[in-house]
Amino acid sequence: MDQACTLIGAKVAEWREMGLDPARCPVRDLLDRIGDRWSILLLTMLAAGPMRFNALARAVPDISKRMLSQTLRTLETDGLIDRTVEPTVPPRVTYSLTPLGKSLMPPLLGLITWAEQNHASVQAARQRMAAMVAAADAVGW
Amino acid sequence: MDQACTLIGAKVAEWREMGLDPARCPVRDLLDRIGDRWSILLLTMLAAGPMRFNALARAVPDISKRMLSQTLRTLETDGLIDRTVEPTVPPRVTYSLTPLGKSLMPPLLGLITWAEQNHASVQAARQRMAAMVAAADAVGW
DNA sequence: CGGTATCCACTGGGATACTG
DNA sequence: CAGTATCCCAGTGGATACCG
Repeated sequence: MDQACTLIGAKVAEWREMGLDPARCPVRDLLDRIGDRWSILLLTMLAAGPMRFNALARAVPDISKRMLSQTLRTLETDGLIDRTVEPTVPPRVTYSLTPLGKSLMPPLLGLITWAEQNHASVQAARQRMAAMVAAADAVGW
Repeated sequence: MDQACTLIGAKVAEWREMGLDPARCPVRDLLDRIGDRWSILLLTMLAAGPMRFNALARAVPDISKRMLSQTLRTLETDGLIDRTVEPTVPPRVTYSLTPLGKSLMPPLLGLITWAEQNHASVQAARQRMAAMVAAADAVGW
């Protein structure tokens, strides 16, 4: 954990020494692509295997068709998923992870695991804060 | 890699079996908090050690004071960073990772490493796509 | 089934100016 | 130094309707 901090610190220092344009930082690039509300979620849904359009829509009930379609297209142009059309009637379109997409799964699993394990801690922190603010308000601050 | 896919698939299946409200999925919760443009970036800046307000502002030249202040406050209420004020004149405010914040660094390091290693692949995929679209346009599609 | 098209509301976030 | 306050705009994304 402390080691990870040191390593990240080293990377940051390295970027700065290289005079790296902030806009071209790999981390920011990644975030711009998959840091939205749906990308990571759809990628995790596809981890277990290929899925069709409406299956994805059912798996993520609160995504609109519009965003589903749009997000899938972005993931496709980024080379993270494949889109396969079987020209039957009605059409059958299947989405699946590319090797590049699959290579993202191990780091993603780390993040998911952290999220599960620390969900409670974060919520506790928020409630402590909310309580403090409420107390401050009550005293007339 | 395939193992990570299987594990993620299992987690997803588990969530669905538990009838988990999508809005309370830990992954979505995490993304809602640190999936914005600045949070992860600021956390990585703090990985190497505590930093003061204006030091952070210089380290991330294209963040406005408004967003810097706002993002730091959110990270604080989520229990990921600490804010320490020394009541001198002028004031000296230092931000640092909490233990919870530090615990996020290992999974984050995994993601950063992936981003660095696969930056080129993603850009190549995008350009292939752009080329295809251009070719299709040229033919009058 | 697998999408587009259109419209619209909300909000993330920049610019600027001010404060203790 | 370390912020807050105010204003404002562009883009994200939801709702709805339609299409091949």
